[in-house]
Amino acid sequence: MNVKYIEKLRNSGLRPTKQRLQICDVLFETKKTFHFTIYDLAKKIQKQTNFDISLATIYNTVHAFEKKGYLKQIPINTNQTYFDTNITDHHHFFDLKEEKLIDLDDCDVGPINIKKKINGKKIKSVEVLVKLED
Amino acid sequence: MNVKYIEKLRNSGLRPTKQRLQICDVLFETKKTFHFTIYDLAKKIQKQTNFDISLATIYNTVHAFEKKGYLKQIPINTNQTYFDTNITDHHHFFDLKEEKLIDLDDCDVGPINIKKKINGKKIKSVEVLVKLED
DNA sequence: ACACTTTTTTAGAATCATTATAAACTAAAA
DNA sequence: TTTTAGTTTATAATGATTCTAAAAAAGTGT
Repeated sequence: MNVKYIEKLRNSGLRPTKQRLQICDVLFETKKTFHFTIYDLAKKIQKQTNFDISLATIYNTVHAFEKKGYLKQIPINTNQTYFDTNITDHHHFFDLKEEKLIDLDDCDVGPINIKKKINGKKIKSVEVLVKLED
Repeated sequence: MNVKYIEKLRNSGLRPTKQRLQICDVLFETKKTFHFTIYDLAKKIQKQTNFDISLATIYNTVHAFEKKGYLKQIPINTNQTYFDTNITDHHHFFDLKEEKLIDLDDCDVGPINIKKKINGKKIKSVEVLVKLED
């Protein structure tokens, strides 16, 4: 059952360790994608598995996964960094009162056409953050 | 010459102190708007005036100004918080290599139409971040 | 001016997310 | 198996930001 993650990790040049497989299980073994902070993830791991993984490892792994494109960082100003298991092109609402993120599919936002060009640079991503108030 | 800032501060319920007027001078007394971190601002203040202002005061003041709408926070994931003296509706490029922000006027980005609605919430702002790579 | 209240400034301490360190461990390769 | 390179871990270090409480300044009324 973990075979797909073993493959996935190997193909990325990451050794499939017990810890990384556990983290894969918590992150990717659900129908629904979700947003999380490192702290959220640590709690979730502890709850779902009865196996403690060091915080440093969680940080390392999340960053490794992000670098490989298995996770995305959400650009937002909060004290903690938010990540998203939804790696498709999409955007976010941020409910300021609840401090909660909500997905906005690409199609929920009209097509975005960036007219300005910067010499020698190309666009890597276009991210929209919509802040919500009551 | 500082009269306009004295007014401005008073109208916001902020006492026009020597420190706040200095900070106004550094932030707003230029034709061009700019992006800055608290650290940047502290250096700029020290350079332009020969008057040291405590870091705590700079933090307080910048946050007070942001709350009053004289500054905007830029949503981006970096270890330091970025602010903008340009408070018009606009967006940003973020050059990943140089770690530098570049303004994108509202008109440089096609009109954005958010189709999804959240019950009982209204949109406060729509911000676009365009990441650039080489 | 003077006394009094409220706000502000400040140095320094505290907090807290994140990153670095270096030793113990594990997986892969020879 | 032995060796090598990559990982995990507890703990320390870092660094941005916030808190604290005392001193200073600003505003108000007399």
